[in-house]
Amino acid sequence: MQKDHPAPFALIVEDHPLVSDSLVACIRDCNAELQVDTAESLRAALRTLAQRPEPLLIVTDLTLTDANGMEAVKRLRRAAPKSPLLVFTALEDPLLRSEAKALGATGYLIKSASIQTLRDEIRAAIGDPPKREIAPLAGSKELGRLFTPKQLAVLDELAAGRSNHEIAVRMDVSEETVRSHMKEILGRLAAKNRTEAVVRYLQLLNQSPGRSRH
Amino acid sequence: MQKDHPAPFALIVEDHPLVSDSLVACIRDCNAELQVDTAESLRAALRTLAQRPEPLLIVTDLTLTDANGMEAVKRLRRAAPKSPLLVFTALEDPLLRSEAKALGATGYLIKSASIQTLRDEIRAAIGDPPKREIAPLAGSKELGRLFTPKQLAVLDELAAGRSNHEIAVRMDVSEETVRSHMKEILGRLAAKNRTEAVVRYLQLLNQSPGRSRH
DNA sequence: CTCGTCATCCCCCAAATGGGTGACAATGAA
DNA sequence: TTCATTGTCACCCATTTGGGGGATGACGAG
Repeated sequence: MQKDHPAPFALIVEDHPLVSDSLVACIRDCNAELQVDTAESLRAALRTLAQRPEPLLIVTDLTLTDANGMEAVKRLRRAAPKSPLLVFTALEDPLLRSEAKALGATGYLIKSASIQTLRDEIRAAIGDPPKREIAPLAGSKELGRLFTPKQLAVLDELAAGRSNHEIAVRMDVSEETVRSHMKEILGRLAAKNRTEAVVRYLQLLNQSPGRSRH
Repeated sequence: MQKDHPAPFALIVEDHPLVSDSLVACIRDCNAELQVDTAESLRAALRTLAQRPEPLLIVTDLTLTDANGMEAVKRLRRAAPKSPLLVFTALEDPLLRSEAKALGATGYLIKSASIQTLRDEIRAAIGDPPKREIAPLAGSKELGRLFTPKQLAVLDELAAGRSNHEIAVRMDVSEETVRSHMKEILGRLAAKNRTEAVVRYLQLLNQSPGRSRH
């Protein structure tokens, strides 16, 4: 279904909004084009990964509401075996550090470290090099490349605020078909609901003129 | 740079730079003119207080490298008896809370609380609160007339693609309340679902720029 | 021909949403 | 003092949506 080349993104698993916010900022500092998703529980993180399989980076806390200690590391490692996985914790225990490493963590960051250090680690993890051609979203007139014609049609209907049923009637297909398209769209836009999807879509539209909604 | 006339300032005692950073941002959100000093240890904090006696606000962590638990509260309270003193910790223990209060803490903030909650507490502490919520954001007189401050807040969350539940957590109100606001919003925008609402809202935003989310 | 993509449709099930009605406190204007 | 507004919350109920599975045929590239 989806190409293995969706928008590059990073995933933060952290239940403290303040810390999470700062991490987002940190990652943005390292790579401005990177989308950053946040999950405030392991469960939410795994759900995100189910949709967007291979983040460029994962940063996880060790103490989450629904997972304590190394469990998060194990599960995240399993869900995204290839992504760099940074553990970010207040616990400075060297035992935990080696345990995390043994479980496949790429790095072990201490919360009390300086922001500069964090940035360095993050850069190291994502291999900072601008070598990355980060064009897929930015400056894309590539809506046509990101989506199939039918999906674009559905997106336009979506931007008109129509329900799946309405869209189905207008496009003269079954509601099930619309649902199918919608699932694909949500996946490709990395949106977890249609509201997010429509916002992203409108952003893309504004970046790449040429398409107009009737 | 202190003058003979003490510039109003806030002091953050927190050894995690990331958290500290976010707190600074939070306080700036509440009062942009406020200078914010940070100390990463109790020692550094006391040194600062020796020089600048009476901050408008002190926020301190409970677990510092050179002071664990209530010691920081005691010492800070002694060094700045008149300043509002907020304890900011990951430990959600009600016993600690009451102990802190007993020692003179003005408030006890949980790290996992929503950023909105933190801001509210900070506002309450520095008594700046009669502020018109989020209303006075440059531009958008149109939006300001169409919607109440809370509704605007919900709209911003909506534009981020968040669910009612997520919005509720972030705004620290019940989901029912968010639903209430949402119903009003749908009505005022003449939208029959949130997708339509967000599209309309974004259109309005583009007509009258000036609003941004933190 | 075979494989991948696209479009179409089907099922199930849990969660989110919308729409109604109503309540209560606080604020502020008339 | 009334009255309207705002913000908060509650309950009920039907519909919509999201997230898993599938299946089928058509089409085109290799």
